[in-house]
Amino acid sequence: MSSNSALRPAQVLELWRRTIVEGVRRDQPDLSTRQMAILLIVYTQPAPHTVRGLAANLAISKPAVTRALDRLGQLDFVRRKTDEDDRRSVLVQRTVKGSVFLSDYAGLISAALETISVPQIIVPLA
Amino acid sequence: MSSNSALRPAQVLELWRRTIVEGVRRDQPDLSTRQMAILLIVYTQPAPHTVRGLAANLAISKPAVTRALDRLGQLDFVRRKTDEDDRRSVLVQRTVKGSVFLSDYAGLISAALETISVPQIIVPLA
DNA sequence: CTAGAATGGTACGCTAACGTAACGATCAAG
DNA sequence: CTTGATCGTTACGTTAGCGTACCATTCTAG
Repeated sequence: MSSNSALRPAQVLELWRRTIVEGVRRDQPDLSTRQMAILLIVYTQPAPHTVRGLAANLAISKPAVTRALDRLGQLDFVRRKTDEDDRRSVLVQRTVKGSVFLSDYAGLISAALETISVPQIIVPLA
Repeated sequence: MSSNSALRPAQVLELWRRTIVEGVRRDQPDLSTRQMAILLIVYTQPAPHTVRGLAANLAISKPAVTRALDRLGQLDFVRRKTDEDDRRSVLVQRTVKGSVFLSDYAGLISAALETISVPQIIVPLA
């Protein structure tokens, strides 16, 4: 019962453009793609999140995750907490500031979505 | 007549997560946010596109645009062409390879969109 | 012609992120 | 205990992007 597929490729790219361009314009803390990916995983996927888990999930190296967490932690978008049940592991936790940032970001996307006209009935070939 | 606003914030972020994570996993040529912004502008907005125009549009410095175009050109995603009517200006042009890349990217987004269930009638408060 | 503005690129110093390799801390098996 | 595996981090050398300042080329006014 979804009408999502009614979005043509051109419209999908338009959605992406509006969102990304607006983010650049606002001079948001410019997270790399990997940092953004990690942030989104932590906030939209069920806990717990570990360094190795994130690395495996994204098919990148552990040090890359460590560095991304350094950056995200420095922005106070996530926080590290050692797992008391296995003190080798680090649990990545959410923060208020991270939630606010992603909320705003979702608003950006939604705003872009709403300005795109969607054909509700016809799903064009191209 | 759009039902786009029926996407709740959580779903919008989920869309973003799926797309970005998939991109990272596939080890796509990892364009920075700015590079992606420029690429999308060039391909979804009407020509002509100049360095100063892009810089103004994104509120970033001209050298940043120059470097982004270096990178995009090196990937053969765009091409530079001096404007014969004003040889100071550089026109940024599209390429087949860039079109293919963005087509694939649109496919990524569309695929993510289709896996997200959309409430067609009720727009929840939260 | 010439002076000044406009355009895009280069130079420079700096910061950030990358992958590989190594490391200390911690856990699990015996 | 002790040995080996696991987890996250650090070290290192490299690459890439940033903004400011400056430059060569080109156009436009007068």
